[in-house]
Amino acid sequence: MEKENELFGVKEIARRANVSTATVDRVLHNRTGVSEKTKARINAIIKEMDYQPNILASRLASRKIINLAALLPDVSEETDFWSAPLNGIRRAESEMKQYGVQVQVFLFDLNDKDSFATQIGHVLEGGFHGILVSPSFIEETRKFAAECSRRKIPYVFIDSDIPGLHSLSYIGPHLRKSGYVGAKLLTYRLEPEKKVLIINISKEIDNFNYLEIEDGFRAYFNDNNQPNEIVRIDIRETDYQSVARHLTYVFHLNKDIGAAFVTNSRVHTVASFLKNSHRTHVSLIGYDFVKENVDYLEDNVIDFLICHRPDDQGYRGMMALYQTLVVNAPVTKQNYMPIDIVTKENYEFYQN
Amino acid sequence: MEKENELFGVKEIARRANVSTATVDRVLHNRTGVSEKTKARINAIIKEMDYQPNILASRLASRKIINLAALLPDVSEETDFWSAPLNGIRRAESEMKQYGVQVQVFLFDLNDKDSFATQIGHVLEGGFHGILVSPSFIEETRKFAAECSRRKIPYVFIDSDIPGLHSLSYIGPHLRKSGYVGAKLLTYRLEPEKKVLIINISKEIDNFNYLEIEDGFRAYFNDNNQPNEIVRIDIRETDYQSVARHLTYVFHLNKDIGAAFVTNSRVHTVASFLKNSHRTHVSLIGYDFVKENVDYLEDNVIDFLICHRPDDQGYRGMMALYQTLVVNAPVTKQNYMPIDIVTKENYEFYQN
DNA sequence: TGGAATTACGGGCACGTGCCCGTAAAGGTA
DNA sequence: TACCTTTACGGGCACGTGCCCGTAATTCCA
Repeated sequence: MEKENELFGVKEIARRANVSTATVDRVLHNRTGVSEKTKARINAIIKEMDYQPNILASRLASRKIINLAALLPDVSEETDFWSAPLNGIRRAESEMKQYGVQVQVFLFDLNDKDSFATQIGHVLEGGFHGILVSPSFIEETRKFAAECSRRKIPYVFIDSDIPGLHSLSYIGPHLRKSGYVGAKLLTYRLEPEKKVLIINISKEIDNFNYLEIEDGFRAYFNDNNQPNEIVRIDIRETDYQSVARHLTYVFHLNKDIGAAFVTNSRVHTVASFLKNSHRTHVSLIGYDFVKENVDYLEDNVIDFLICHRPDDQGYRGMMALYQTLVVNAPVTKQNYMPIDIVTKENYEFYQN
Repeated sequence: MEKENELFGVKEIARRANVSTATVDRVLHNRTGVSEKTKARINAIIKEMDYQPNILASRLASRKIINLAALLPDVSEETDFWSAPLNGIRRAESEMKQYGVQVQVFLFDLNDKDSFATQIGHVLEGGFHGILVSPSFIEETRKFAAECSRRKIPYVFIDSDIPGLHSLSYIGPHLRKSGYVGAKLLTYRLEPEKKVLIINISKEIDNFNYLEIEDGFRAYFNDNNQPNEIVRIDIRETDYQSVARHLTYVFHLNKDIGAAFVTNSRVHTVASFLKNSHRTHVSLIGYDFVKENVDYLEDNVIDFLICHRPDDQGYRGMMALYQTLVVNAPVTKQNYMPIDIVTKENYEFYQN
């Protein structure tokens, strides 16, 4: 029931090396003031003992607070999707608080590129030790990444990735595969002569997420020789009236649409349209476990939702920073989330 | 960057109450040796300050080791399903080690009730502070639970529940709903005149999991007025030859079976039979993300696998014990896992 | 009223690490 | 040689809590 009595840690290293614990400490944190000779000797002993510092004692003794920042889209009246990652971040925060880690959240408007740039400025001025970002705007994110690299601040991306940057980790979906899964579900019982409609509703044009998803979606049709014709539409306004207008037109031009695939969480707007226009025979698939979508799932208007555990993304993103800054443990650079399939029958147990 | 300078914790309480930290400590751990008067005074201050003990310091100062036990089925040649919960348990262990928590794993043979009883004996003799159990055998588990209650040892169940016992927590699937989801997927593109076959392959008869799952499966058919006839078969031998023999007979009797549902992870045996007898047009659904099953998923013989995150079950089960014994935080009694749907297209990102 | 038993409480070390401060030794300069 | 700077290292307190041990204060009993 009692711990073994071996001498542990720094003290034991000091004893074996015939130095004081202070000297060992200097070596461990590679500070100056140790001759090369003793340094080598101590390092050898550390290696031999496979010394693992006691994080409890370390964090207790250290009076430094580690400050982390998170930069996310604000919850808007259009979607509360981003409340899920925020929850995960808060969950991580409450676990890390014990270890003297503090988290500050910065929010920006997804429909306003400037607010993103402004907040990035605030984050960079804050002197944080690590940063989590949802990189919604590519160019601004590039600048941000460059600045972080210069200052040697680790940063992680969640939800969507911008390849070619030196983020500590990416935590989010494999978008292409996600679209691929969507196509599989959509065609699973689709009649061959029916058309398929891809719908992209978004104000921002330069978001390449949609392109990746659509690419994966089409790849499934190719790989499996699906005979169905694919129609696509971009809608640049997100309000119901605009969406309904565009959809009315598309459905007028294409009488035999059997299924629709929405590339983001605005699928509930399409569901609303289908229900109002009595077209519920059309299979409908879209993204994200948000309330409006779940309501239409319950109502049999949406067939499947695809989700990528946004809550977990926030949690893991913060934990990746924690692993690096506190535990000093390695972190996997690519962290693809599961592509979850949510239906009317299993949604009540889904954990965002 | 530095922590605030307020006086924290026990010291501050002691200062306010005009006593020593030792006395505060006695109150906090409700030990004897404090007069009712000062006890009340100190408790009032604790409440007023909303005092949260520093777990780092607490675990560091305490020389007690907390011992946890886990009792699981062994990985057999029939299935490596139980390696997943074991992984989760190991993951939890490595996190808790920092806090002076040790984990010991006990394994039993799923086909041998006696081995379960024997191991339960060992676990109870071990003097553990908390126990995680996969309650595969009902009667033995009841006795075990009674003994734990007597000794005031908290225990959690994973993977399947035995209602009416006072487990600290149940972490696993809602089996009935899980069968319900299976039915939905199976019928999603099933032609109305086809029959549906339920297959239960298991040596143990008194496992009520299968009953729950089948019940949920049939409930879906009722709720949705599915016209399909349901055929069922119990197979008490688990080797391929026996299963093939039984299935040959059933398929001989019922020429128009369009879909099959296997109530556990042995779906790969059925897949093997279907492939060998050139019946791959039959839709097939079963349970669990084990290698053999994934191979047949890849091969288009199995359409969907249903999974309940066994890895996470192990992790969360251990964490529930940790929360109770170390952090002294409350734990939710019912912890239903998501009912995950795994397909050929998304399995590569599935996290067990 | 005296002594023993019991109760109520304080002092202080320990856990393993971080880090400030002091100082002996080594090296440098005139 | 005398004095100053730099280097290399040790002593020791602190972090917040657990808990042993000692002792003053109180109660008990004859």
